[in-house]
Amino acid sequence: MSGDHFHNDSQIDSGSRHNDSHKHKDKYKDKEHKHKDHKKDKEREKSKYSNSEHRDSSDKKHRDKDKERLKLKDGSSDKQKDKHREKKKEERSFDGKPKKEKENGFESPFIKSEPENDGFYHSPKHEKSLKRERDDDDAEFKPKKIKTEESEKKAKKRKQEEEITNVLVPALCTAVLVACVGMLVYILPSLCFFIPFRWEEERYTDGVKWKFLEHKGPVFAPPYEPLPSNVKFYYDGKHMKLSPGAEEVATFFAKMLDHEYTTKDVFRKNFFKDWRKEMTSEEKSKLTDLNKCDFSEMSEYFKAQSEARKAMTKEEKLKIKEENERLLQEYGFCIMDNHKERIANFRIEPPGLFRGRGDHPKMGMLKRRIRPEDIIINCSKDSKYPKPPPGTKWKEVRHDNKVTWLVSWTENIQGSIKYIMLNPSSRIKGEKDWQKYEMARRLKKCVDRIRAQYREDWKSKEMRIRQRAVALYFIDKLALRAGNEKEEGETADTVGCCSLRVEHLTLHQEMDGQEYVVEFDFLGKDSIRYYNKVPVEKRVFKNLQLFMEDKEPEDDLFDRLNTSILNKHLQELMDGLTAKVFRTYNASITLQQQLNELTSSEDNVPAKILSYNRANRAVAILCNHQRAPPKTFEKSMQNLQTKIDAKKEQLADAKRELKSAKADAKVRRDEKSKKAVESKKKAVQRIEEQLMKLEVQATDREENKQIALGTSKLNYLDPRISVAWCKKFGIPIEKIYNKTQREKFAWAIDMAEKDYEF
DNA sequence: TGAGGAACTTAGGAAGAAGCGT
DNA sequence: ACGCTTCTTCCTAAGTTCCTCA
Repeated sequence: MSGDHFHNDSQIDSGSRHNDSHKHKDKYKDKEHKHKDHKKDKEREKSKYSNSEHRDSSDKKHRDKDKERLKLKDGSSDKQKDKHREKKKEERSFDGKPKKEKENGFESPFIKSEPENDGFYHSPKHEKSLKRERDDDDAEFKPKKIKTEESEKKAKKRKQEEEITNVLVPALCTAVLVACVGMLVYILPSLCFFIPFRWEEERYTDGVKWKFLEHKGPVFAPPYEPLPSNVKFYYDGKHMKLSPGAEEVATFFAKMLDHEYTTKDVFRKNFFKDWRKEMTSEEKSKLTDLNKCDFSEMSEYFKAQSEARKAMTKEEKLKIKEENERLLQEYGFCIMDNHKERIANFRIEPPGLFRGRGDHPKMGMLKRRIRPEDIIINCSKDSKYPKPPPGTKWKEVRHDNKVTWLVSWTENIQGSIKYIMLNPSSRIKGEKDWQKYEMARRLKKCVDRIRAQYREDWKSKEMRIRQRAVALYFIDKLALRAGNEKEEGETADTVGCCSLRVEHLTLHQEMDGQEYVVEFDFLGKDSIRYYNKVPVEKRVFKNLQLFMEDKEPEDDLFDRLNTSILNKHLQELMDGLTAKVFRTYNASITLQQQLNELTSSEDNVPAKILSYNRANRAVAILCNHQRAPPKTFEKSMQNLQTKIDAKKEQLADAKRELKSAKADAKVRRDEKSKKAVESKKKAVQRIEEQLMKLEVQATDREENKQIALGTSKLNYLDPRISVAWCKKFGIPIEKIYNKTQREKFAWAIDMAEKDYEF
């Protein structure tokens, strides 16, 4: 790992899901304090400062703090503004580029070849000829021509212009003719770059995402099928026939009966509340206690059904498969700008019980069935609109080409909007992905300056600037997420950098022989625990002491900071920079460094892949991508060990045989026995290789027990690094990326050569 | 300036499919 | 061919960021 990114292994060892530690739950419960009460915070700060002047200053620690406070007092906002102005100037001169880059104005590898015989362009197929100079830093934002009717017109026009130039220049300057023509031929291609319009630029300015969009709309969840009459529900031991509405919701609960969820108070309470809403008034008056409800027959019925599904004959299974395939073919694709593209999620989410992650206050609530009347369709005006199911209507059909979604609806749990969008292999997603990594590479070019800046800001007179600088340091060093504020009681209590609270940090002046150690313990996204002990610089440590002073555990650590302030600041440091770019940058740069460090060209393929996985793992640890250890982990580890032992024995046998063959050959000295020695030798070699492969596998698996590699691979690692690595070391790309991943990263596979550098 | 909404990316777990050893 | 394991795909929740409006 790069020295920059200290990450204690104990984080993984001791990391556990929220559910496992009640510590958090108890701590966060019954919270009366409001973190967002800024008035109060400001007042507290005021009084803090005035108090400090009366304090006994004999203690050195206090003296230091008081000094810092006095310094902070002087900060004036006007000065600060001037500083910003200066910074802006600096930014311009730093990379010598104008501030605003063209939106989407980068060279696209998503250029499709001639239509295939079904009349569509198939993504992702790229013309080989496009490979040139793409990895060039300077080339990264050049637009690229794409064949369409429009662009063909423009190409014609351009050609005419070129012809004029080509004809006129020699006619006028016969004297320098030879030289000029030579030059012109050389210069013309680059002149073309300045011709003002290009296909993409014209299409994609002002946030336009497409010109044509046609699709078939969503696939709705299958309607509810009432239970057969022999499957009964009991209340208080007595059989009770439920109305269809109530029965459907009951089956949602019954299907989850084996899950831990259904034992949780919050889940049961929310479920019962929502269930009652679906009951008839008669049912409502009868069913008053969930504990008296007996869903076991329903549960058994569903279990039996799933068993039956597993036991289906081949033909039946094939029939289902074919039906799914038909649905995919009909609804799974759309046409966007002449290309047939795969849709990511064309099925509407079926009704059910909401399963939040961690301690979610809304777990168990009823996720209602989505009807056509809830659906907004987005497509182009001149397309064939999708038809709603017979007898129904869409909520709306709109034609907004500044967004990428095809279908949307509002979900009833959080009131948020859900979308149907394209697959990661699509042009629109791929280009965005590429842009993301280009942004991270731009950060690479100025990260030193930004680091110097935030280190300088640790000394600032203004509290808000110090907080901003320390937070940015965490985001950079520890790859923390930005940490938006969340509405209390609406979601699980999780935090990111800006929303850290005092209770999430413990400061240790000295710990395990290291100075200034900060112990982090909080729940991040998806209620995954982040636990890490990090030695920090003295100045950061002192600042943290200052931030935490006179605060309650449940107070915000950075009370003068939020993600919007932080991102505004980042925007000033580099155009387009946001907190999340640091995660992408640090992940990708770590992969590259690790690959360079770990791979040796003498290794065989499995050893090289182990190195790759280890590099990938370093990133996953940095980003805290955890997983629950697979249920069968111990067992499968044992199985592997058994295999290894067997292989070792086999090797010993083979060696013994080889030895005796050699002895035999020494005595006999004939061709036949020589051959026998050779074949035994080969056998030993083969078994040794097999053994090594197994051992590597075991190491890999053990190290991977609680770490999820997929998330970083899919979202944080510039695929061009991996592609280049494969090319450099002769590893087939299939060993690193499976089919889906290769589709998603087609742009990178197409463009990256072995010398690509992030 | 801050709240709320919209759009889009990132995330881990469950279900389903494929592969492998017996 | 069968049963178990592992890999892949699907699912949808939970983040970030940007925009709009008061």
